[in-house]
Amino acid sequence: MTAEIDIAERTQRRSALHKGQQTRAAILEAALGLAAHVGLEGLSIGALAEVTRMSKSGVFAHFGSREELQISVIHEYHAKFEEEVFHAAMREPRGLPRLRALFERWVKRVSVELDSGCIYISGAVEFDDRPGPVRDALASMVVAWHGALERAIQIAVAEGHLVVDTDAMQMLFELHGLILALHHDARFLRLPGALDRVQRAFEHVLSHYVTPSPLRAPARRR
Amino acid sequence: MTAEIDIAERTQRRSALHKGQQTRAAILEAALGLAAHVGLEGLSIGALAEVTRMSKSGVFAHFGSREELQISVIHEYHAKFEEEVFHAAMREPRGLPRLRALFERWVKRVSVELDSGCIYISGAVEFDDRPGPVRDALASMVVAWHGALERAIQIAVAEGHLVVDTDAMQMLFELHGLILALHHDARFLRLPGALDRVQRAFEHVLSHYVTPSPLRAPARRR
DNA sequence: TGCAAAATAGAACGATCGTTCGATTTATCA
DNA sequence: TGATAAATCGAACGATCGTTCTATTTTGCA
Repeated sequence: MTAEIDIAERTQRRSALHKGQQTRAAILEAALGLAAHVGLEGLSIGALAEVTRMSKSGVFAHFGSREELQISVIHEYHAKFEEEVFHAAMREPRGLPRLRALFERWVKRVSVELDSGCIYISGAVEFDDRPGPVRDALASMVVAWHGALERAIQIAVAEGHLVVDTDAMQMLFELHGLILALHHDARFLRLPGALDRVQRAFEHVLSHYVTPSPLRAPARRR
Repeated sequence: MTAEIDIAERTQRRSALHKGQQTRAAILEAALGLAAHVGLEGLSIGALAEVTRMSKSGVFAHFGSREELQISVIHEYHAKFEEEVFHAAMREPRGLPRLRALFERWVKRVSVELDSGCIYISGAVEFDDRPGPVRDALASMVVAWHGALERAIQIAVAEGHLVVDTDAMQMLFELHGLILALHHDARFLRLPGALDRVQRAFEHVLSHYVTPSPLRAPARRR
C-alpha cells in the first residue's frame, strides 16, 4: 500500500522526468500489456525489446536482471490496481456501499477491461511452487490487497451493515473465490454469462453477512 | 469422460504391455509430477529425460512433439482425476450425499495430496490467451468435469434434496470459486486455515439451494 | 535361435533465452 | 557551448529449448 510513494519519488525527482525514467516507464507499460497475455514467466526481454523498438541490452540496462524486471512489473501493476480499484472505491461512503464498489471494480479489473488478465491471479498460479523474490513480491501485494478488503469488511461491521460476528477472512475467502471463478469462466472458457453470475453470487455471499433490515422484507429465502 | 477407453485399449493390447507403452506410461507418470510443479508450459523434454534417466530423443519419440506430450499429460491427468474423484464419488447414493462426496474429493485433489497442484487450474491460467490444440484439450476436459458436476446437481434436484428452481450452472460457478480460492490460499499464500474455510463456505453455498427440511430446525440464519 | 521391428541413444541443427561488454550516441548541466 | 555523465546499441557468450537425423541396442515373434 505504500509502494507508490517510492515509485513517485524516484520517477518525479526534480520536476520533470529524466530521459531514463521516461523510457523505463514506457518499457514497464509495454511489459504490463505483454505480461497480461503471456504471464510473468512468459515475459521475455527479447519480446519486450521488439515491442518497444529497442535493443535487448537497452531494455535490460533499465532493470539489471529479468527478476528485477518481473518485480518492477508487479509493483507497477499494484500501483495501477490500487488507483483504479482501491482509491476509486474509497470515495464511496464507508460500509456496505464501499464494499460493493470495491468488489465491482475488482470484477471489472479482472474481466472486462481490454488487455486484461490479472497478474495477481496468473502470478499466483505460476509462482505457487517457486520460492524467491518474485513470489515474495507478488504475495506481499496480494496480502496487502486482501488486508484492504478485510478492513473494508470490518468497517461495514462497525457501521452496522454486516452482522457483528462476521468472520472477515471467511467472507473474503468467499468473495475471492467469485473473482477467481469469474476469471476462469470469462477468460479461459469464454462463457458469456459469467458477469451476471458473479453478481448473483455476490448477493448470495452477502446474504450470509448482512444485518437483517427490519424495515424491508426479510432477505429472500428460496 | 471416454478418454480412458482409448488409453486402456492402446496400453493393454494383447494381454501384457509392450515395452514401448510401458515406458510411455512411466514417462507420463513423471511428466504428471513435473507438470504439477512447473505447469504445462514449464514442462520440458530435457528435464523429463533427466528425471526418467532417458535421452531427450528417447522421450521425444514417444510423443512426436511437445504439444502432443502436453495433450497426453492432460489426458492422463483427466483419467486419474476421473477415477479418484468422479468414479469414487459416484458410489455414494444419488443426490446430496453424492454431491458432497464429489466436492470433498475435489477439495482433496486440489489441496491435500502431495505433489498436487491441479493441472486444470494452472492450465486454465496458462492457456487462457493461447488458442490451439492444448488449450482445446484442456478446455474439453474441464467442460466434461463441469458437465458431470452439473448432472450431479440436477440429480440432487430430482431427488428433492435441492429446490426445484436451482440454477445448476450458478451453483457450479459458486462451488468452483471455492475450489479456486482454496487452491490460491493453500498453495500460493500457504494459509493454514484454508481447508476449514472451504468447508464452511461449502455449507454457505449449499444453504441457498437445499430444500428446507420441515423435520429438522430450519436452516440456521445469522 | 535368428531375424525383422521397435525402442533408445547420441550428436547436431537453428532458435531463443538472460546476460556481459565495449563502443557509440544522446542528454544534462556548469 | 563543451565537457561529463547517462542512455542506448550491437555483437557475442553459454545454456537450453524442440526437433531431426542416423546409429545402435533391445525386444518380440516365427
